Amino acid sequence: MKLATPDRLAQSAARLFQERGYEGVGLSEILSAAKAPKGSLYHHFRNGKSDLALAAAHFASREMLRIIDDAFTPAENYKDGMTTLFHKSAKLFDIMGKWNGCPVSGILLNGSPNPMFRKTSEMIFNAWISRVKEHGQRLGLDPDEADTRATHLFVVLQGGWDLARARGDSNVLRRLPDLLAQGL
Amino acid sequence: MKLATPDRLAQSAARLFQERGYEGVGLSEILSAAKAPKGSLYHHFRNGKSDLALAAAHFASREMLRIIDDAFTPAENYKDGMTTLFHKSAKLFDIMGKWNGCPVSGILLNGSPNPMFRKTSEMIFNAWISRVKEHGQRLGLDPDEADTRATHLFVVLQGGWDLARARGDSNVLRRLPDLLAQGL
DNA sequence: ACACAAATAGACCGTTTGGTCTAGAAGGAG
DNA sequence: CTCCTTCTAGACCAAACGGTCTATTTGTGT
Repeated sequence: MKLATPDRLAQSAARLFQERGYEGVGLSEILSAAKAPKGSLYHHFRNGKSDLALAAAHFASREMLRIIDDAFTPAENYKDGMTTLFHKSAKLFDIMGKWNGCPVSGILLNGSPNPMFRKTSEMIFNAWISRVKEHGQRLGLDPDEADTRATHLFVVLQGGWDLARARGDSNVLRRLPDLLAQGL
Repeated sequence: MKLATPDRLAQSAARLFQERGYEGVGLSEILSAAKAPKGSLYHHFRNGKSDLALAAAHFASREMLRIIDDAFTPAENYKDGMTTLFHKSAKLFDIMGKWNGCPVSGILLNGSPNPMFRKTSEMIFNAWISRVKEHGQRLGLDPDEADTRATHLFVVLQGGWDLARARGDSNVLRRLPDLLAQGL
């Protein structure tokens, strides 16, 4: 099925920003990847590249939430869900050519001090953490511990992805859940 | 004291890359920050921006190694050193205007698939981890545990910094060492 | 004082950037 | 059919990009 133009643009932008960051990708490249002319971009995204970046970040966020749900929904306890999440992430890392990063931090880390970028990345990261927290509570953790564990998980996944990227090797990601499981 | 031109260039580049990433900063900006003309840049760094980026990453790495040593050398045990390191990082985060990132990942995360960038970031990250590992062993951890703990610390610090950045708040960093201390 | 390398200085170049603007195609409502 | 809005199409632009090149100044050994 063929996506509508705005979605095609957001998806292509997300993929390219993951590879080389917000400032590292030109509009022309995104346009040709999405097979859309410049007129369409500025019709659907009034503020051009920056609006497109926000849409791309939201697109990637939805994908991440889906991965979280896929890992935790069939799990019998928090530790299992967490372990599955890290293994799914490692697999994703390999599929993506061992080179891509999180598009959300790819936008956050680069964009000039654009306050909208910062606010959006905060929102998205918090959404990921509270989704993990919900799963944790559903699996029997009390609210405080679920929150702590979810934050810890986020932080380790984010940092672990960077290390995997630098090493070009997803094995770090697979070894991390054991560290997080202490006390469960 | 006034630094030599190559050092001044590397330092200015590191600071600017921390703010907006490799692709986000133009040569002209680095040049005017370092008060050096273009001729000097290409005299000292034959391959221009990319060579400068490597020098900037090494400069920042040395700074990070110093912070690690400052935190662990006076510590009486691993947990204390770790806690101090996170508090020092939080302080640094606040001083830097709650907006800067790690220049090493700022180069890694953006640069076009430059293999030299990847290799260098891997080297630098590994150097940080093994420095923490050495301190851990000196403070009584056995080699295997020291290695695991050091990797865990790195990953949490890296991810925690990103979260602090998104939130514009260093408090996450201060709360993280408690999570890492489990089992010590 | 001289010679020679090291370093500074910045004009200049082709390319690419994000963004604007006008023209026309597509498609539904009357 | 006509009318009108939505969307596509891409030529065009000033500004900024990284990089090259030639002069000139600075520093040092003799």
